[in-house]
Amino acid sequence: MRKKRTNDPEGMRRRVLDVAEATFQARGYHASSLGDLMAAAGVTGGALHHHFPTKKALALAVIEERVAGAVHKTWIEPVLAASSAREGVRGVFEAVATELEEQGYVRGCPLNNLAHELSLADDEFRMALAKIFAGWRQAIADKMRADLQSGGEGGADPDRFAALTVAAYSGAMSIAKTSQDAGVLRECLRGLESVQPSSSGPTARRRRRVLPRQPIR
Amino acid sequence: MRKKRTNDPEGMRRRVLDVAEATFQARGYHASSLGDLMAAAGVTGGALHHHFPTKKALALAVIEERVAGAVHKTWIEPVLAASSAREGVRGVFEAVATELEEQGYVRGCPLNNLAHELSLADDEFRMALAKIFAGWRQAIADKMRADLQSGGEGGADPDRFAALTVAAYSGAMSIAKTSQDAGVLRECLRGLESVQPSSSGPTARRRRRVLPRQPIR
DNA sequence: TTATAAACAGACCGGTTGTCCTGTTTTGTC
DNA sequence: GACAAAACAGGACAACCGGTCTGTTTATAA
Repeated sequence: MRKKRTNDPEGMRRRVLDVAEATFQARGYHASSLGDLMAAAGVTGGALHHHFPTKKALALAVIEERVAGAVHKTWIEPVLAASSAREGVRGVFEAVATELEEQGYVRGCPLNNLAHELSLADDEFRMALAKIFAGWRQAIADKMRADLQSGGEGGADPDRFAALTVAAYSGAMSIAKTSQDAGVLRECLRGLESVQPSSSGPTARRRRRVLPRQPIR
Repeated sequence: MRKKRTNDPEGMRRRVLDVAEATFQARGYHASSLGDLMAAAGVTGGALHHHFPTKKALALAVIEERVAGAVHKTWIEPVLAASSAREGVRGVFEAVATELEEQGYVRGCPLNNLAHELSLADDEFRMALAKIFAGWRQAIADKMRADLQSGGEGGADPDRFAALTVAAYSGAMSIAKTSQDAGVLRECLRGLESVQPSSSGPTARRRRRVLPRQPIR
């Protein structure tokens, strides 16, 4: 009886990242041992070490390849595809809330989970995570600026609204994870929706619409 | 040469909690070893084990006695003492932002830090943390209801505003911790301040107060 | 085929962790 | 003072963790 082995470096790497992403999300970085990962992924120590020399390298790959991708897929893409930034934000909040309610438990935001545990532990981790936060915020703010220019649908200051949105979502996910109840997401969304077009302050006056409204695709 | 020993159980317990609170905050639960704590607190294993049989018991004490107290001191008390809920929220945001900027680094919100790491790990942890979140939200909402009754200063729906406030603060602290920049706190505050008195939506009309205010618990 | 490097297997090791255990000292009570 | 219980000291230990190391198999190119 012979046992065949097929070298599949990309598949192996992917499987390890799959398991690591899920385990880090569910148990956190420090509480996940490489032994657990190896067992769950069906991978030997040699293979794991070949693709990821250290545990830190593995986590860094999870952050840069998986967490960033998750934020892009569940937030940036839907917001950019929506008719407006506000509408996009609304859609994501409700989609996530619905999904969480259907699956019956809340594991929290992958970005937030790792950010809390690793930001202070290692500066390389921190910077990789901060980069994702920054891209997330900027995508919303940019979309909002595009709204202002093309459609004219008024709104609050873009950077301000983007920061509040990301913070409210992150915080709401923290609360939801702790209380194991996604309802707070909907409450925060309602609050977000009643953010009025910045009235006071030295912020620039509402910009006049110059171009005709563009057809939405 | 004799070495005298004075039994001071309360002082010993307090010192351990002091160190544990600080260490959990700075490095997290799993990354803090009892050996580190013992060294930092100048406490022997026997003494530590006498007051806190397990690491979990120690963390639970930190949560219930210290984290809850911190939330009460930095949030609930100032908000209750303020002229209105909105004014109280504004004051806390700015006070924390200023404090963080002065100290030059951001360690994050103690409640949030532990909530992320421990909520999914253990149900007892989760419930203790959820209780603090709930009390925090309710204090703001109650204060807001009191504002409505006494002063009449309009505002958004109390529960909604409270949820958004807590979420925005928690999330802003996450971002601030990750980017090591407290500026986002101020941006989120500006956003929060432009939450208008819930205008649209099929939400129930402002509820008329029928009963005198109930004592909280 | 042969040479060469990548891909993988699996044992091994030093260090750490949380907990337990046995003893000693202090404190309070009669 | 006698005595029991609490408070504290400090070592011991088994389990585990992350990383390393050596060896084998597979793919690739000449």
